[in-house]
Amino acid sequence: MEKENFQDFILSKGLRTTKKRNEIFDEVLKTEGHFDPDELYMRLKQKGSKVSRASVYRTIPLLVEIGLIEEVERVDKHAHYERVSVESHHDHMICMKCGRVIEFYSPTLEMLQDELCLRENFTKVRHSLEIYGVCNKCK
Amino acid sequence: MEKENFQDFILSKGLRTTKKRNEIFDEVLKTEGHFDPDELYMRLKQKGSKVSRASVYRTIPLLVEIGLIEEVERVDKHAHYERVSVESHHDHMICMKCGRVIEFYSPTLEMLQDELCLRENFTKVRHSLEIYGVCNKCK
DNA sequence: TTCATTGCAAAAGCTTTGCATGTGT
DNA sequence: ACACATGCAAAGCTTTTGCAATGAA
Repeated sequence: MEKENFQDFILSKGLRTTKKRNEIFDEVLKTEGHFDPDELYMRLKQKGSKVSRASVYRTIPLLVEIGLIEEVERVDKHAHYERVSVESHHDHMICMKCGRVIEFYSPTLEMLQDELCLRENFTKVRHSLEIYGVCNKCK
Repeated sequence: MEKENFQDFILSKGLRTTKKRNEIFDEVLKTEGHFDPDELYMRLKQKGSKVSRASVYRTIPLLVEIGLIEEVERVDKHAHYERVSVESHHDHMICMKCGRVIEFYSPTLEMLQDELCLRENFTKVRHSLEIYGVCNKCK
């Protein structure tokens, strides 16, 4: 995902490329792992950006629409997002004791899902698998 | 899950078996598929129960703790729960057009996950797999 | 100039909580 | 009687929105 793609997308929707939107886009692009809207807002604030929480909330749906990020399971009460990357799709093991998130990827798992969807005549777009349990460190 | 189990659990925690708690427990036991706290509250209201929303919200964590229900993916903004049943564990395909939820179960998928957890030395407790896409009717 | 965008603060929606009252044990 | 449970309304949190001001095209 390049910045150009984002700007083309914005323009093609009849929207406008603005400084604030770009700041948010750039920050998300730099983000590793999960984040929630408020974390994103705080990180921008800390870096001197003057965006408002409202703009962050208003920009997130655009980033989801263009496929840069997706909503992942909500660990506590609020939405969590994560950058989407075709090459690095993965699922999660979440430790119920320490909250650690282990990312993993299994081609077999992916293929199996495709098979199951075929059987139901369901066109798969994306999926989210979260395994809850206790990690090795907490045992 | 029997009512006795629930009452034993309540007593073993030093809590009290009350009419309201039983009403909520019974209603959840009768519920098929997903529900959210407010739906549960409304259903109880409709049946003439005088429980308050607060009691519903306060009882749900107990039902989760005893393993009667579990939180499943939030389709929109609020928490959704579903009855847990060892014999009928299943995952979900969610249609992004009509919202229909198709439940499915694959032993292969379960085994594969156990294998992956073993590899990470992760003790699996439960998991939740949601596949998003378009169902046969909406194509 | 025109219309999208922004920030602010208020509103909205779900969930939790303080407190006085009610109720199991 | 003593705690726990309950209902109510208020508070808490995250997210959305109305409106006037700002800014991109």
